[in-house]
Amino acid sequence: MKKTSTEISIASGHRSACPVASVLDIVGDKWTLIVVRDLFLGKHRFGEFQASPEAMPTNILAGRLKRLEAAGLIKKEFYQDNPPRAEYFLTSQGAAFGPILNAMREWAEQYIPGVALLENIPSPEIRD
Amino acid sequence: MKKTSTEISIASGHRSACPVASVLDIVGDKWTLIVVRDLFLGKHRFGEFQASPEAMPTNILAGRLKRLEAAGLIKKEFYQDNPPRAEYFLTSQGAAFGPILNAMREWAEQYIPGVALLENIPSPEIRD
DNA sequence: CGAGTAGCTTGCAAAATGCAAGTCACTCGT
DNA sequence: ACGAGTGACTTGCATTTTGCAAGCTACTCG
Repeated sequence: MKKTSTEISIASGHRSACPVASVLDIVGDKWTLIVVRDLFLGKHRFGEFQASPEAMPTNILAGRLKRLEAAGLIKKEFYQDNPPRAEYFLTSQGAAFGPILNAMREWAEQYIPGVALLENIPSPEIRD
Repeated sequence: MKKTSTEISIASGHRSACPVASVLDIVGDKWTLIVVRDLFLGKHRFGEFQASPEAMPTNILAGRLKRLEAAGLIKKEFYQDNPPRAEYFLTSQGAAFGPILNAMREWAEQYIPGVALLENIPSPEIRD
């Protein structure tokens, strides 16, 4: 079984074998990490994400929730069938983004004047 | 001097007062952090960034270098006048992204199979 | 003296984003 | 019981960003 050089180490859907590039392939856009942040802040429902100060467009929010679920970072749980209503939770894989968000928070507090210094983020509810 | 509520704490060009959102306003896309990573890896010239395995389009690379310079994360230094040729260096503000990149690397190594585990990134050359 | 190179810029197609409106099955007030 | 309101989306379309390819300029090298 021979593999071409690019097949050896690049996970499917990723641009290169670099870990930084691979993370960006998942969350490298303006909105995805906003959703992850909201989950850390204890938000679980579509309307709660939508109500965040960044005012994310609803179609993009819907798309990001699907991508995050497909990537295994969050889990969707229906709490009612008709009409279908769901809540979203971080998986342990998603919760492991905590250090990344924290590093961003620390950078921003040091270099961007006027950011609201959120205190230490509460540990999120996890569903695997 | 009264200010409206949104003027009080949101730095110019940022969507909200949230530190995470503010960082994403600067580096929230597929490519910007790839350039920052390359700077950490000791690359300094246009052609070196372009030669990275992710194969960034040249127009996007040129745009990102301008944005990073405008944001104060990198500094452009001409090493020859005609034709103009420049090298790019991290500022201390840019170098402070190190912990963010490291947190991403650690996440990727744990959850994405097959990423190349770059060892500890060498401390970059800084120009302020 | 022609080919090659570094570092961009430009043009245009394709994809992602953003805004507004629409839908669907409820619930709540009167 | 009847219409208004709500939550969670989906759809349509304009605008913006991305991606690819080609071009350009002032060198350098054989």
